Amino acid sequence: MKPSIPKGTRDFSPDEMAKRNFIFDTIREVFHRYGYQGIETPAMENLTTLEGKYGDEGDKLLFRVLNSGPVLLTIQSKGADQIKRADLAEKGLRYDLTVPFARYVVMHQNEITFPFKRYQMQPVWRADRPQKGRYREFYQCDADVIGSPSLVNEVELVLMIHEVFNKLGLKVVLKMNNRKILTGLAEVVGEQDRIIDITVALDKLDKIGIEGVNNELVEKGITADAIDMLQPIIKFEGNYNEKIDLLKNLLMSSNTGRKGIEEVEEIASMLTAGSFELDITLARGLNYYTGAIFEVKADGVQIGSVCGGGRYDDLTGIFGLPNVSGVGVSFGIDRICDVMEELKRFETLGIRTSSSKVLLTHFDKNTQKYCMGLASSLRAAGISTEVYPDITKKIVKQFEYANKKQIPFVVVVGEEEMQRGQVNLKNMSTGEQHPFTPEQLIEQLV
RNA sequence: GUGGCCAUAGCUCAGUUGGUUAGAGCAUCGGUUUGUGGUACCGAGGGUCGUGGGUUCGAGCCCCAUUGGCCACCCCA
Repeated sequence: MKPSIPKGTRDFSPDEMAKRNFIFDTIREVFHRYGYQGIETPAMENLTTLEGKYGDEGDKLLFRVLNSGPVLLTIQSKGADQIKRADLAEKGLRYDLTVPFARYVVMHQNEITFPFKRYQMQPVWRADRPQKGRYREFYQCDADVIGSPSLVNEVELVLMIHEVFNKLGLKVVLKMNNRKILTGLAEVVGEQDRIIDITVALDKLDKIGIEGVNNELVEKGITADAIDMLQPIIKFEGNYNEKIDLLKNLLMSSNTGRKGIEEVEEIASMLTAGSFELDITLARGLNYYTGAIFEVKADGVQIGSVCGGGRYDDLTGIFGLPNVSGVGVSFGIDRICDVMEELKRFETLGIRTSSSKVLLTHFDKNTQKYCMGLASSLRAAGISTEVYPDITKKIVKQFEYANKKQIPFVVVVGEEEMQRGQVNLKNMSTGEQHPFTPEQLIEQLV
């Protein structure tokens, strides 16, 4: 049979791993420096944990894990009309890291010191149709703080986002909005029940333009009056202050809306100019956001967002721990990797596959044994060392191996060198070769 | 879930209006005499042209179906 892997999944070669690990390391370092602690949760969660958290669309995209055991027999014996969903599957692969985190917080509430700042970098799975920048298995790197309503957290997350992308050498646009502003808008135009339809339509402004948005609003059954009232927002062009003024004016009658504007202003007051762009058309689909929402897009590459997040006031409520506010971000490292690849950032940053520093070559059992001893002392000195594992008279093979793996140094150990107590060290890039005692060799390679 | 494009060697692709043994580059392996790689030269292996059916004297090329991949919508990281 010919080998294959499931749709939307990927293998990562050593070369790709070097690049991905560079991104993971960069993000993890920033998370640590802001006081976030790492946790992990299982790949599978109970479906009761996952279902209903991501909207109807999200539920469809959940990977369900078929119950083990003779599932089909159980079902056959029950008869078609008696079958429940739980008979087929009661577990699912995690869809994101936020909901499992909420579950974790509730289960471990007695061990946790609040506010709890945690990060998590693990794969998630979605039964989506793959395309550019979209995979069925991909990694998210989340940082969330739960149990603190302070907007300082939002501010720090914004700072972290900028630090990460600076270190990765990527230019990005960080867009921010506030769910309360969107709620206010819906209230003001008298369509508070249709907030999701309205925001989803607004969100597409970039893609389909003003007419497209208006058409979609009509299709969704939003009243003409409401659509008229939304026009100043949709058509708005101006700077940050003008945008705030417009919103204050429009949302005067909405408590929630006014609160949203206040939050944006408070966050802005703690940040420097240019830290974010206030974008009222930014909606973000996940329906658990309640306050600030943000999304990061890479400059110059069309691939959707590379990072997103926001505040959710009651995510743990459904698991029995109400009134705990949280806020977090999620970095999509697969897309970040795609963007960096497309912009050739890895070359600029000089990311290369890590390889051994030195290969020890030999001619027979005896010299190979000597190499094993030599390797021990080199490794003890912290030098990554390989001994060619097979015995061959053809030293060419061993050199080719070093060359292909880009090992920068080769040591040649023959009977003669062994006797003399000196081995030849060859620099593979210059071609130079000199004899050294084992002690000198360590000095040369450290 | 809806729509578009594609499918030839391990990889990237050629393959002329359907016509005889389907090609190239790269990669792989071997060689250019005995303990020195990456650049040169010579040579070898490797493809039932995704799969199944049809049209035809004849199909890699045309038609239908099927599977897989890519892309867009939807949604999102």
